[in-house]
Amino acid sequence: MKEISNSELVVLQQLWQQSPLTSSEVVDALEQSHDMHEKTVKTLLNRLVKKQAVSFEKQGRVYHYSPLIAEQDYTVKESLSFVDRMFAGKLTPLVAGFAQKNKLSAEDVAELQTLLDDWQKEQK
Amino acid sequence: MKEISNSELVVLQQLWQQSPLTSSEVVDALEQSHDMHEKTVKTLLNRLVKKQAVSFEKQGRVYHYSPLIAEQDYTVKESLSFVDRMFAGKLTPLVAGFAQKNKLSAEDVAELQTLLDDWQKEQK
DNA sequence: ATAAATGGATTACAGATGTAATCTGTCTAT
DNA sequence: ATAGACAGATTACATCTGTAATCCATTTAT
Repeated sequence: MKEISNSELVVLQQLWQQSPLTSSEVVDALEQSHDMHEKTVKTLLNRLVKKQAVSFEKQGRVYHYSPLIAEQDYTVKESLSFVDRMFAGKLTPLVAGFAQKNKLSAEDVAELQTLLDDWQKEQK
Repeated sequence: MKEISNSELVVLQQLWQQSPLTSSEVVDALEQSHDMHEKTVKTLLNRLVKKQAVSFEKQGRVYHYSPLIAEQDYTVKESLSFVDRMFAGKLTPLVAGFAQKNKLSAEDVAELQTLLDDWQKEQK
């Protein structure tokens, strides 16, 4: 599947949040949240359809759009490729960067610790 | 500073690894490691200079290139913006994705735990 | 029933990107 | 000294991206 651009991702994320949506529903949401122009949103919906990232159902002359790719699948795949490119696949330096830049809350850290502890238990 | 594209990043990373380098040294390295054409590498060096990501020193008719931006600065900034776009700023789901996809080694996990433990001590 | 609004399709257009080729001025080997 | 090699500068070119505008066929409001 083709790459999804940043602005296309915004549209796709709206559909992950809720779907199916008509184009005007998507437009309304993104005019609000992202200050995007109607025409722009429609172009992006079209491109996402061409890229087979989104499908639609016709109902009369209105289309109802839904994502064709799962959020998890997409975000995880992008994460792996990002960390590959940026840190040669190593996750630690990314997390270290967050820590140094004070981007971690106590809660984040607690969550991560739980996650890692669980991981270790499973490896047993 | 302008965005650095993926293929430009490959060149920049070579200079992070070692610098200053002449263009032909960069070319040699990237022909090897990334199968990139000489002309392509030179174009990318030029673009990086225009973007003020790389500088050079003339020595005779040969230039010696060096990075102008620090690897840490760049990778951390990109990480923050990636996590913002992808996970609304939350780091945990990214790490969870790695865990689920079996991309963590016991060593990675140990490193991360140490990192997080240290973080907590500092917060005290 | 006409004009305006709406939905989707098509077209626009400048800048970024990947990937080179060509040009131009030295330097070097013969 | 001349031709070829090499360095950097400039140009090329298709595709992708962000951001819309225009076109065309309905539908709806007056």
